[in-house]
Amino acid sequence: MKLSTRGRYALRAMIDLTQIQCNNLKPISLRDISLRQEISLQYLEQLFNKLKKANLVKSIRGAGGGYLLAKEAEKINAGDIIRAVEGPIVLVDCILTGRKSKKNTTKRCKKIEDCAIRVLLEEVTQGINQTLDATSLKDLCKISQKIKEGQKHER
Amino acid sequence: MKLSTRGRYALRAMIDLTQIQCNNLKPISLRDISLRQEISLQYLEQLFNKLKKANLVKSIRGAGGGYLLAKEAEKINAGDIIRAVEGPIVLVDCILTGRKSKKNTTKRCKKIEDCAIRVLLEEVTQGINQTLDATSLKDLCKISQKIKEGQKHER
DNA sequence: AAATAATATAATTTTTTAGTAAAGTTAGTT
DNA sequence: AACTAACTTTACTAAAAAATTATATTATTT
Repeated sequence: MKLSTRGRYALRAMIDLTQIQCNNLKPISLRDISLRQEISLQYLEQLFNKLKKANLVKSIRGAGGGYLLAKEAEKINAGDIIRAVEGPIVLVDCILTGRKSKKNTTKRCKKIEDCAIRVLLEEVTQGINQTLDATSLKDLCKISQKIKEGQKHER
Repeated sequence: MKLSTRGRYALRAMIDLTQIQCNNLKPISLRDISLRQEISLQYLEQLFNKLKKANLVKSIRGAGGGYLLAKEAEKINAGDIIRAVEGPIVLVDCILTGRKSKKNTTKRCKKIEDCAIRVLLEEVTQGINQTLDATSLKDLCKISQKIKEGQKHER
């Protein structure tokens, strides 16, 4: 039960993008993010492809081009980012595949106990999504900022 | 971010064990659980090995032997079972590897943004564990029972 | 026109997970 | 004594998921 690096990388890249962008409004190229974050360019491309489809970033092609946030950092939350690159956050697949429709007898868990387990996992899943949705990209940037400042004082 | 089958199988097997055991106090063999739950005997042995080490079940050897719950079903919770077979439930490893000790500068995340992410993931991780710890094996059996009864009425 | 950077697709490698199998030992029951 | 079932260990395979790399195309700027 780990968050894969895909999700973590996407979060990192988005925080990077937000922090660099906030001052100047020009697009940030993936090459720059790649260098700063030490994530391979091609991998970033895959991730931003998905982030774009999810409407979290917009792109500008050609020289001087790059990516911009598609909306304000307050309106993008951690859940959005993770779900964009990893798909729905669900602890067990049968949570997705219905059961909601009462007619769906075919897809019912073979083992009855499984259904009891699903009730529990649904609850956990909901909690995870709630927490992730309660934290905006802006929040993350603020935390990151604080940590940076804390480190300066340490010296 | 899925719960692996290991955890699900362990939950299923424990629910099975509890439900069969509640009446008669004689031990249940893994062979029986294996047949009912369609989980291979060897796989179950691996799981019960860990469940025993975690003090959730006790074993009786020899003919007529098998496994029993090591304590009442009220005192065993879902978190215990999952952690027993999967290890600590943590969304990202750095949550485990300290940082708590201030001297631990070597293991600090290379990317500052990561730490902001960790703050978030720590919160999510805590929530997951809390929910899982709030549900006892007994609760799961009750739910399972209800589902079974509901299915009878459907016919 | 040259350079830049997104877009698209495919291939590959690595790691993890899941599950099976074997082979034997030990303890207790019938 | 024969049988049963837990215990131990080791190995192996198969499949899936995760991560990385490669190649080529297209749009835009300078």
